[in-house]
Amino acid sequence: MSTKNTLSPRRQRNRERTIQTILDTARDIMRENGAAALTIHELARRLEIRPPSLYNYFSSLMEIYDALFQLGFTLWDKHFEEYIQNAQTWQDEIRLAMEAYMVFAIQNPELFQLCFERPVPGFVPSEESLQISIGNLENLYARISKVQTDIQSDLEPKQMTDLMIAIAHGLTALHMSNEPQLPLGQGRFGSLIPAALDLLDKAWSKK
Amino acid sequence: MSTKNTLSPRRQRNRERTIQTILDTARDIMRENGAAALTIHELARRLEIRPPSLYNYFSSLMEIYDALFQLGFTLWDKHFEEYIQNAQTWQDEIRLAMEAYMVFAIQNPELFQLCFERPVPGFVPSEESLQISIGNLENLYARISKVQTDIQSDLEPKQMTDLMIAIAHGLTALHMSNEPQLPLGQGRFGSLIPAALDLLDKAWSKK
DNA sequence: AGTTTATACTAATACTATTAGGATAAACTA
DNA sequence: TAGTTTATCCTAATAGTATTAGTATAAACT
Repeated sequence: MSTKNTLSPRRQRNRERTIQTILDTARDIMRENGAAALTIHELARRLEIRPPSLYNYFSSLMEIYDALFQLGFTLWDKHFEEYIQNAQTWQDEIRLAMEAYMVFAIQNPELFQLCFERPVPGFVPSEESLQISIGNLENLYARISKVQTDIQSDLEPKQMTDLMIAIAHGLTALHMSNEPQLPLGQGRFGSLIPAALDLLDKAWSKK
Repeated sequence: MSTKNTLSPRRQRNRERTIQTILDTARDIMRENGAAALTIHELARRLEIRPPSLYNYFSSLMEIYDALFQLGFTLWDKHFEEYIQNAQTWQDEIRLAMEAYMVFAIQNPELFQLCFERPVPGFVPSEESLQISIGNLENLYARISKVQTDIQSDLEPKQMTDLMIAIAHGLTALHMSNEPQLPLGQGRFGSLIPAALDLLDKAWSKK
C-alpha cells in the first residue's frame, strides 16, 4: 500500500503535485473524448508511467471520477458565489444564476457532464462527495429563494426555484450538445437566456 | 460474412426475429445499467450464445447502438403523433408536446439517453440515422410552429419553439436523473409541467 | 443426393482494470 | 555515516472487453 500520513513535507508536496497532474490530465482526456472515455491506460500513457503506478494515488478509476466529482461541485460553488455576488434585483439575481450555470458548463464541460449528466457507467459518487454536492446545491437554493419576496406567483418558492433550474439546465444541456464551443449569449440555445428571463419577468413580477 | 439478400422467407423471418431479440435484450441491459453499459459479452450471455456469433447480425457494438438510435427516433416520432393528435388550442398543443416529451423519456429511458443525452463514448450516429433524427425533429418543429399564430411574443417562432423544447428537456432531464420511476405529473420536476405552461400562457397569450 | 451457405463455434489478438510481488532510491534513524 | 524503512515505481499475471479468422454444421436450394 502507500500512505501512512507521516510523509515528509517534501514528499507530501510531491505527492500532491502528482495528484494534481493526474486530475488535470484526466480532465484533458474527458474534455477531448467525453466524460466516460477516461481510462487508466490513457492516463498512464500521457503521464509516461505504467498503469499500475496510478494505484499509488487512487485505488481505482472510479475514485478518480469521484475526486473530479468533488472538484466539480467545489468549483461550481465558488463560481456561483463569484458570479452572483453583486446582483441587485431578483431579475438580476436570476439572470446571473442562469448565466453562471451555462458559463460553468462551457468552461468545464467535462465536470458539468460528470456532475450533472452522470454519463459514466458504474460511477456512483461516494457518500462524502454526495454530501458535498447536496450541500452546495442547497446553498444555491437558499440564495435564490431569498430574493423571492419580490415575486408574485402562486407557486411554492421551492417549485419556482426548481422551475428556474430546469430552464437553466435545459438551455445549457441543449447548448452543450449542439454548440459547446460557442460562448455565453451565442448560438441557438445559448442566446435564449434573455428570452427565458423575459418569460419569468412577464409572469412573475409584481405589477 | 453473412447476408446475400436472397434469403428464404423462413430464414429471413428467423433472422429478423433474432435481430429483434438482440435489440430487445440490448434495451434491457441499457435500462438496467445505463445506456453506456451495453457490452457484446453481456448480450451474448443473456442470449446464450458466444460473443462472436453476434457479428452475424451486427458488424460492431456501435452498429447496435446505431440501430437503437434509429429505433428511438422512429418510436419518438410515432409517440408524438399519437400523443398530440387531438389538441385544440395552442396551450393544449404545447401541454401535450411537453407531456409527450417526458412520457417518452419515462417509458423508454434507455432510448431517451441514447438519442438525447449521448452518453456512449465513441458512438457517433451514422449519416442515415442522423438524417432520420433531423427529419423527425423538424416534423416536431413544424407542428409546434403551426400553432404560433395565436401567440403574442416578440420572439421569432423558431426561438419560441427552441425555448419550449429547452424547458421540456430541462424538466425531463432533471426528472429522469432524480425520480425516473415516477409517472408523469409526479415528483419534484415531473409535477412542474403545469407551472411551466402557466408561465408561457401568462407571457404569451393574446389579451 | 449433393452443393451452397447462414449461423454457430473455437482460437487468437489487442485492448481494458486491477492485484501481487519485487526493485530502487529517497528519507528517516541509530 | 551506515543501516533501515518505505514511497514509488516497475514487471508479470488475471480477468474482462471488442473484434477477426477460420472451421464445423445443418438447414435450404438445386
